[in-house]
Amino acid sequence: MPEKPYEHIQIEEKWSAQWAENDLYKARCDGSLPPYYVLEMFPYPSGRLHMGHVRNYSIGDALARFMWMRGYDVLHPIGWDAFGMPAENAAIKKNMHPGDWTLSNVAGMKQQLLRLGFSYDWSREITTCLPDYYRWNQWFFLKMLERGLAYRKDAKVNWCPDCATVLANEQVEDGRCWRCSTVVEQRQLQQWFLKITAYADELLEETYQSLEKGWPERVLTMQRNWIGRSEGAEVDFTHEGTGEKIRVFTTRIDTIYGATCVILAPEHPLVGRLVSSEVAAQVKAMVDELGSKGRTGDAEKAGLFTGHYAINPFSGGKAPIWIGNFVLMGYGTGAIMAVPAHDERDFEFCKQYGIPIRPVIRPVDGELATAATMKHAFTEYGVCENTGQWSGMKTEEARKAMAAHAAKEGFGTASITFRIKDWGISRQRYWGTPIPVIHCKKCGVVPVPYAQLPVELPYKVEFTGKGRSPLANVREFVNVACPACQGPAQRETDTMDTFIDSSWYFYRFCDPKNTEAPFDPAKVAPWFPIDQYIGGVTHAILHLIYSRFWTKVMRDMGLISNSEPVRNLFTQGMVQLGGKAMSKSRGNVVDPDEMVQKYGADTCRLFTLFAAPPEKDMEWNESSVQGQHRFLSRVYRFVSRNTDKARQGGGEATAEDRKALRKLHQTLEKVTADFDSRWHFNTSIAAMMELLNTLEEMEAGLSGNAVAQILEKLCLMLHPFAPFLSQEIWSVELGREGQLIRQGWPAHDPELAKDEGAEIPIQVNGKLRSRIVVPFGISRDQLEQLAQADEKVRAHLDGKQVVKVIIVPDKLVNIVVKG
RNA sequence: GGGGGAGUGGUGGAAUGGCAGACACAGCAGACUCAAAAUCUGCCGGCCUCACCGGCCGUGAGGGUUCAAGUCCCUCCUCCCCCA
Repeated sequence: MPEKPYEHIQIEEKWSAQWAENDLYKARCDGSLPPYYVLEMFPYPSGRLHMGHVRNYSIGDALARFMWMRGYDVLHPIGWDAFGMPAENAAIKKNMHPGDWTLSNVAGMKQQLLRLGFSYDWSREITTCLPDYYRWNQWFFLKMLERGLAYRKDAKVNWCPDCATVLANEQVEDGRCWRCSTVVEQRQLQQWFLKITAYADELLEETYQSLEKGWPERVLTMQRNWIGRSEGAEVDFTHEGTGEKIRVFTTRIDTIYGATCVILAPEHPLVGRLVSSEVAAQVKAMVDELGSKGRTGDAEKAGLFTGHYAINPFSGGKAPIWIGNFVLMGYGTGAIMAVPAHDERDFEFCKQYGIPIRPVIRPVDGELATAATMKHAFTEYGVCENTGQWSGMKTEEARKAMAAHAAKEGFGTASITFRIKDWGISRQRYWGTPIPVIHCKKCGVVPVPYAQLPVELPYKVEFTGKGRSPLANVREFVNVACPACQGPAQRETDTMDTFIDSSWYFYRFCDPKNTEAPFDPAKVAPWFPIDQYIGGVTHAILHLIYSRFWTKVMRDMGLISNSEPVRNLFTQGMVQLGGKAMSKSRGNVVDPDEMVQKYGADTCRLFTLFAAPPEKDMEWNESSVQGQHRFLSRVYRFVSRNTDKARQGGGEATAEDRKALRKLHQTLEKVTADFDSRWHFNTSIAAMMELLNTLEEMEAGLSGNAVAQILEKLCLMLHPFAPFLSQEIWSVELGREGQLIRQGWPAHDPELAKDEGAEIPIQVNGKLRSRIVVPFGISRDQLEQLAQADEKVRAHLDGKQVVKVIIVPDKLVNIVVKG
């Protein structure tokens, strides 16, 4: 039969239509097969898929298909992380309702995913902006409120005075409003928080336990740093005038004799009482600048002297009280003692403002530095000096002893502090889950009764881009009877952070239609923890800590029994063009649709897997994409040329058979090993290319039997990477029944895979001089003799004395000579 | 400043102490073609020699361990990410 041209559009459109219609990728959930949950981070429906999605989902899809073929019941769901700010921006800019905008994006992107042939169980699709999903956010919120895990307190928001609106952090650019460039202020608002700090210890501990094996080390490191546990002490300094206590947190109580001032965070409660009104304005400016700049990084250190002094409880000395922009209210006690001699930041600050430096720790084998000559802080451990009764004590001991002393005397305590703060979830926006509480003048904050959930977002809302929250202007929404006293009351108009939606969505996938509960625990249990979660490293901290927290809360509520949501995490690299991440603003995006049309989905998927190992960033390169198309086209033409021969079968076994089958089984071994280890699919695909090169070379001499075997196994192992083409070959060319994901993954035959003999490189003094082919397993002596007898080797041994011969059987010979 | 990762041909990459550059892209030469595309064949790290055989150098720089180092150890440089 003559070969056929590879018509990717016709092939792919045919199969994607079939796959969309039936239940092929539905998880069975009947316990007949071992369960395997593979999940890619669900997308935000921004409008169109981008190449990052294609890469992420190609990795997940390859794994899912492989696991099906391995005989697992695979749960491979998808949904939409559908709340978020871009929808509101679109509403303001294009005068489109955020809901309509979002749902039309969802519809479009779903078509793209179907066209790409990803193996999702669409019966479990969830969309977080729909009430049947977000009502359970509200339900969880109320449960957390009952458990004391949700609470209200004052917190800062970014406020643009010109637009008269609250800005999200990403709407603040260089401390200015993204739309009108007005300098952003900080305002205090009552906001809701979730007590993630209650789980700080466990969140940290598990990074050393159950997550150690299955998560990338760098993600664990980032999380540990983010949680930021530090052991230290709290100590009370005393305000000189009033005798009021000022509690400071320090990790180095052993340096307290070197404290030359006390520095308060600008938001510290004492500040208002200590400073005059004119200094207060400067403090406010500091807070505003901090709020906007502090997030982007290096704000210059700035300080203000309050004119007040505090007494050091250890030394009895007097220390000036300052206000400093680098002291954080949210960390420790919001006040520090500055020890310039032994802390780099304090050193810088004190130098800047002429505050004295007093060294009190000397190196173990050195002298105490003098203030005048110090160029840097001495931050290492050492020995205490000029520190009263602790003089001469080692730092490590002094820390414990002094903390104990402070506790005994009642002016301090040993203390553990975390960097992680409680999760502020209030957003002054429309497009999010309404927080289900009602504010009543008489009864205070009243939770919405469970029976009244969901609190639905009203559809008719005006988007002016002004004011505290668009919901605040919707009277029908805001005005409501108090559930407790039936009197007039107002609904909360803030909505929840969208990270809430993604904190538990993977549980909902197990029971997506449940109207009685977020999910049935019995349906969730078999699938958790998730066997494999795949996504970008950009979510290494927020999403992946919040969802770990949520899991622990649900466990403590008795809904689940696992303590962690994800057993194995894989973080794939970015897709770049011109060395930069693709982004609209850079104008370097490549549209997947265009590529699918031009080269086909299989080609695109194959390219994203071939261009680099999946954990590394990869560069988009269209001519290399063409190379993948060329490969698939060669596969198809090879198959179609040989289909008849394969169907006939028979024929005498030939020398070419032997070689081709050997390569076939070596390739099977390689591809399987890649799945079982590092997922370096780039080398799996390279191996299949090598196989095709060999097959084309041997083509004329292959028997019908060999061809039949080869085509079948090649088709099976190609399937996780190029599902359309392989299915086409299976069904049409080979005329076989059924879908490939229902076929078993082909095992390699070690006997057939074995090389004829070992090719042994022979080195002289570590330099390659010759190669010989020998039978496997020959003795060391024989090998040495053969090596020494080799003509090319002899030329290099001539006139020299053999000192030593290194023999690695079946591997290598190295002859060491002298002279 | 601290923590993490990386640095290999023109390019993406391969090689987990044992033959550096698999596989592919680009390039060059040829076949087919009126021509082009597609396809196929050959060459493709540098230098020396060059008809052939061959030799020397080469994985950011320098040192070390080893019979053997891209790979392990030390020092340094550059880039990226995270945290300050």
